[in-house]
Amino acid sequence: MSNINLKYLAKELNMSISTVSRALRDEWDVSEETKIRVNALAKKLNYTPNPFASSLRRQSSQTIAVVVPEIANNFFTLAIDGIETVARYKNYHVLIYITHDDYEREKSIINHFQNGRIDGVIMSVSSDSKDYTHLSELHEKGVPIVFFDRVCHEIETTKISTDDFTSSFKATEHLIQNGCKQIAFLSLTQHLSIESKRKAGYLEALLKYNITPNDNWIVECTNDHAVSEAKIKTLLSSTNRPAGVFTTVEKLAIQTYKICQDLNIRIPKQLQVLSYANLITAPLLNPPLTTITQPAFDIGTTAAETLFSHLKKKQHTIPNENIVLKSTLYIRHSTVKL
Amino acid sequence: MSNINLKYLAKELNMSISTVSRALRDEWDVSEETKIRVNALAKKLNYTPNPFASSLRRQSSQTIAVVVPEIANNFFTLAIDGIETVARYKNYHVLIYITHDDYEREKSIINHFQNGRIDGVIMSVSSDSKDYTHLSELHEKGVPIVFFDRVCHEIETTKISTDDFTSSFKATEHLIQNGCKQIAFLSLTQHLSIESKRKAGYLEALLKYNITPNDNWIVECTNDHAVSEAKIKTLLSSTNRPAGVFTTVEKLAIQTYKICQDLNIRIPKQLQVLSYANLITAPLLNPPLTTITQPAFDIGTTAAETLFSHLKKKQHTIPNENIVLKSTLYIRHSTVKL
DNA sequence: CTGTTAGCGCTTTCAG
DNA sequence: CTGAAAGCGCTAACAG
Repeated sequence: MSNINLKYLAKELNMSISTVSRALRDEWDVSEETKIRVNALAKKLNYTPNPFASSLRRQSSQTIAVVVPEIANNFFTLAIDGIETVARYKNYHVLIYITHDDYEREKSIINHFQNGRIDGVIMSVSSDSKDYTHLSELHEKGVPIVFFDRVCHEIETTKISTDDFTSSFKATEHLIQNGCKQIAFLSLTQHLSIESKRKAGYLEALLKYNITPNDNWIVECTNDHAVSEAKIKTLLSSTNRPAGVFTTVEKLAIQTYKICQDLNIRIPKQLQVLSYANLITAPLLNPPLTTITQPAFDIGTTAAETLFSHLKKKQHTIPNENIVLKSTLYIRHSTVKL
Repeated sequence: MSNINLKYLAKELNMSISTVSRALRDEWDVSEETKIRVNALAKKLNYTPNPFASSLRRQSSQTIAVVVPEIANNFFTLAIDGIETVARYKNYHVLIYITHDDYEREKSIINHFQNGRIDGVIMSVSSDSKDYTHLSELHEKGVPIVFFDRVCHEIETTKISTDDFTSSFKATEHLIQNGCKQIAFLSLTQHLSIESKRKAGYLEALLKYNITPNDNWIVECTNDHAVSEAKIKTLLSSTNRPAGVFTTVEKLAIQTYKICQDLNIRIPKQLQVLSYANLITAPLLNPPLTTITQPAFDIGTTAAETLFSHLKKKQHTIPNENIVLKSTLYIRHSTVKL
């Protein structure tokens, strides 16, 4: 902790503390000459303002919180990268919190945000959360929140998401058009809006091609790896096995590949795998995993830009709007804009 | 920002501010009865202390910074997960900064840490940095630093790393013992100690088996994707091509696979790929990528535990020691402890 | 253009 | 056991 502060600078320069403060912040009502003198000394002594004194006084922290369900996942990782990039540019600091898809943990994290530590929150909600009172309480206290991907529609604020319905529809259609009509659908939970939209897109595509959905092939998995494993194994070892699998999250796609390996199912000929994923190794898998890739970095920057622009205006009512970005379908080496 | 503070609580309870403050922090010199009354009201009004007032007064922030070169990388991601887990348990907050392997950016980030915003730093240095004065300056100011993986030996503090020499040696030996003797070595830069140790392990293994290293096969890549691409392409399209490739970082392994695909080199028969990686899809690649996997999560928790234990003691001289964790060699489905 | 003053909300002596 | 008072370092009226 540096012990040179405004008081010290002021004494050295024979000025008042407030003049020094104003000079450093380049305010208009201080002469060029003093500004130069002050800045010179500040630089020489490597003065840096105490952020807590400033935050305490100004009631603002120049810090935002990013809350994500998990981090060992390229989607969230890229989003964080985007957020951090914008934050750095805008001179904000980024606190990171991981809920591990645990509702209690999410609540406890959110409750820490009521005291001004952060100026705003960018978050993707836990798949375990059915109740959003912790979020609406925070929102009502005036803490700006921007949601991304796993958004919470109950709260009136800006949500950044992707074209879940359309991308699922078109991706499913792609499988069907390539002769794969018996498609299973693996999702994580019913509670998330992205999951229900993706399911709706899938069902719509089946409908369009007059394919009757098979209830046994619509499998709702959980965050419990073992439970999902059992369900997927049952699905894939059944005699009435699907020809393709559409998974709503990367994790389930990888799990599916592993199970195929274990069960010795020859994926190339017999099983098409399609998933939402930001997986750098997707085209290297055998067969290549067809992925619906969301523009994660852009989602991050968009969320951050939205939040910062409203922090700047000190206007705590972020508009209740949905910003929808487009995903891309990656089929081996070719790319299809959705 | 909540407007209930100690003053408000004190007025409601007809007590002095200091009594309320002491009661809330459960100090010994306040009666049980008042503690109960105070806590009851605090809970009822959902009082949360202002962190800045407290930080300003106590000269401590309950916040640490994590500085990593990149985040779209499972190793760093898992390490961050480990750090966040411990931090949460210890009631600390985690600020995240990404250098993107850019020395200037790293310097500018580090310079923000001099004013008490953070109580300590956990970092992995940028591969671009040759000069460490920004770090030693921070260290001399008394800000505790713990390094992990890409450590900085010039600074006397605790460093968490893995058995780079041994793991490289044994992994290379594994290839040789499986009949792959012509092994190229792709590294990112010479400046990082982990890189030179990995190279030393590789060379030592060649030496043990009397294999003369081929200078054309020891390729130093850069963070510039295109440059690396060109170098790897040259290596692999040469008539005198290696039978195996050992890459020191995940990124280069993936790049190698992609180039093989592009060049239509049949990896299975002709090229063995071995890399340091925390890649969940490694066994799904064709052929499976043999990986040296570092215990990233544990590295994170160890770094955090080390830092917090010293913050607790308010003892700013972290011992100058190296904590070395062991990596694991993943060969298809089997695992070899190194 | 510059200085004086009054806090931001909390912790911590020091007196009772 | 409790209260009064000082002050962490900074910002923002306000007065000159």
